[in-house]
Amino acid sequence: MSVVSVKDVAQRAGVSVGTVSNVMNHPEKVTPDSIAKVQAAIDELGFIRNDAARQLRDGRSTTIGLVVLDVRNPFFTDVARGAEDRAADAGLSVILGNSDETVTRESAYLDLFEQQRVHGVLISPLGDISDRLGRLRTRGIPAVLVDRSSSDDSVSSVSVDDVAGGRLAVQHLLDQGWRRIAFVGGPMGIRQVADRLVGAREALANVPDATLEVIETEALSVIAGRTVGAALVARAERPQAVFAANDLVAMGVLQALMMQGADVRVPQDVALIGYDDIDFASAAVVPLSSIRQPAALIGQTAVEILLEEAADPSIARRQVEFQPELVVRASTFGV
Amino acid sequence: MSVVSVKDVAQRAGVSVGTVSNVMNHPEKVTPDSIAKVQAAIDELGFIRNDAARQLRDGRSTTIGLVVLDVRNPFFTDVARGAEDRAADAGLSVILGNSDETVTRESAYLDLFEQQRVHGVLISPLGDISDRLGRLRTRGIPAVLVDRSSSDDSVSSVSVDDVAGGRLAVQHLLDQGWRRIAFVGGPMGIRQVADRLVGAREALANVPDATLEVIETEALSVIAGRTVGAALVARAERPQAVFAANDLVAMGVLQALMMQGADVRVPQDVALIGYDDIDFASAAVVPLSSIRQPAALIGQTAVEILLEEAADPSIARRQVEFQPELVVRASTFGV
DNA sequence: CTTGCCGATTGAATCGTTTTAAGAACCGGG
DNA sequence: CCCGGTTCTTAAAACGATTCAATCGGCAAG
Repeated sequence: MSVVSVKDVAQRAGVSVGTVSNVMNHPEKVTPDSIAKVQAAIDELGFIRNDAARQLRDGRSTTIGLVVLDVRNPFFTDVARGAEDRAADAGLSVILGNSDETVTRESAYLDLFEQQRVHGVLISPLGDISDRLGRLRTRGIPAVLVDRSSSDDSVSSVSVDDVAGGRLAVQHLLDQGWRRIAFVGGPMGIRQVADRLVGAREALANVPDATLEVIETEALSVIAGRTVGAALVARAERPQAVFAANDLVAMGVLQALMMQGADVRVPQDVALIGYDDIDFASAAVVPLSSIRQPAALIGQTAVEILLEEAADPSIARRQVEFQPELVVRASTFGV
Repeated sequence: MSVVSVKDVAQRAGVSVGTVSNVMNHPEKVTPDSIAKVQAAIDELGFIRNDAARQLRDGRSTTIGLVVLDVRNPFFTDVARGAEDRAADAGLSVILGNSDETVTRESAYLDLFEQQRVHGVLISPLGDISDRLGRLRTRGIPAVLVDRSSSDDSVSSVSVDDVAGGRLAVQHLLDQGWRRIAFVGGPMGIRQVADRLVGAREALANVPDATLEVIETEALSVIAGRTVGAALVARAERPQAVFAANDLVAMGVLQALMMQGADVRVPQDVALIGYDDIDFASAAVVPLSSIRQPAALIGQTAVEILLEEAADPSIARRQVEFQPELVVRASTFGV
């Protein structure tokens, strides 16, 4: 098990370690002749610098930590790709953590990132973690909230207006003539879920004879949706339209409704709209109406802000909010 | 920007840095009294140890690097979750890299992982990288191939028999009575694609009047599939059945075939089978037949082997191969 | 009261890189 | 031929956690 260090390279090239370091980090300070010798030595020995030592020296790593609620949700992988792309431009890499909607895991990842002295943290938070993020900041690690607006001005955020999204979705259902509406999603502790519900209620407020039933789920997953869908199938009186808190839940509901033996027609018997507009929504059994969010753009923008704050910690925090967009497909096409 | 180091903790607790370190790493060597004092100091100061320094000292990090072909493919995120779970049991975390089916990106991630002196590398390789992995090994970094069997015995692998999978898929299509079959997928440089095609050809060999058309794509994505699907719609003579190299491609093909105006019926006009059996396959417009692979199990097993080799580099390499499984749904239900 | 032993604690050395202050080499001008 | 002023290069000092050899203190046996 051989380990090649700058020292070995320096010896081979017949220069000092300082020069080797300069070749790699400040080539303008070094003779072309030295560059050539050092480069040759590096290639011959297959030297690859030890990042731990480098990080130790300058205090922070070249990595950005990203904590998402659910890696299985294509929305978040799209956010991650946006972030990666922008980070790569700046020579940084992204390490992806999956909190799985669990406070424990979320906290564990934040610890890990702090141990690693990451360049910054992007997080789609579960609860209120402004204290935690404040501490990170005092340690020189900036943080940006992703897919969530911040409650105070101490931290930047990149989000989408979830209340508006919820309003859009339910307004659309009402426009199509449905009155008995159900909201499916949860847990309510997740801000995005709560906000979408608020939006839904707002849309309802203008229509006296409309009702909203709230069916809370344990998670925002296909499985959770399927459970609710099965329960709906079994019921005598079903809602006319369902607004699911995200597309995974919506697809679960859809699967259960259309299952052999159930034969509930969508949208004739029950209309259905989701949220996120993931790629698979348009390919569903019945192509799914949804609320589109600019996922990759969110990731890019978050990294952008993070880099600014990392470069100048005194810069003002920013709250960026994108607007969601209604996408109508067969699952809510007029009766 | 305050930084708290072991030195600060030691001072606060009234002990030496060595004792602080022992409290964290070898508590059995330390008096309960000291543990209490040190623990108190750690909590008061909010000390979090610097991973870079720790890594520098003992030569390797507590991270496993995982390079996948495509993070947008749910199959790979499932593999990643399996790997994460098993790694977490061992106190390690997984950093996920996305090669995007690009040699450049693949190589960049391997460089990054080597710089970081990761505990080990799991990789779903693009081309032949046994040299690269051999070098990693001489540096003390074991590697395990994921979703790919190794060509030689120098590196362990966890894979699924793709030839068998291809055979299963096409055999099923033949059993249902279809004869003019098309294979859609690519690039052929990806081993999994090539192997599945080999399997397809093997199944064909027994049936004299059956034909196989190969339609190569640029990537294994929904978009690529959609392009092929659109081309098929435009054609006068269409294959009776399509075997797509993975579910993303299959779903793209499906979307295009069923698009408004196209109105090609599946499976009546064209049958369709995919590969991977991702969650969304069962929720597709027409529920998709597919070849199932034990994704999470692959990830777990790979980490398992990696840990063994990290603990004892002289241990024999292992080649684990799982068998794929046919899942029949509506998209290939007999005419 | 001394000696020997054992476990707990200490402080210095170490990992590999970057940076900085100091020194060496070289230039042209006086 | 020397001198001031550039460039380049060098050696040494960080960074922070871990480990190891050395030391300390306490206790029992002689």
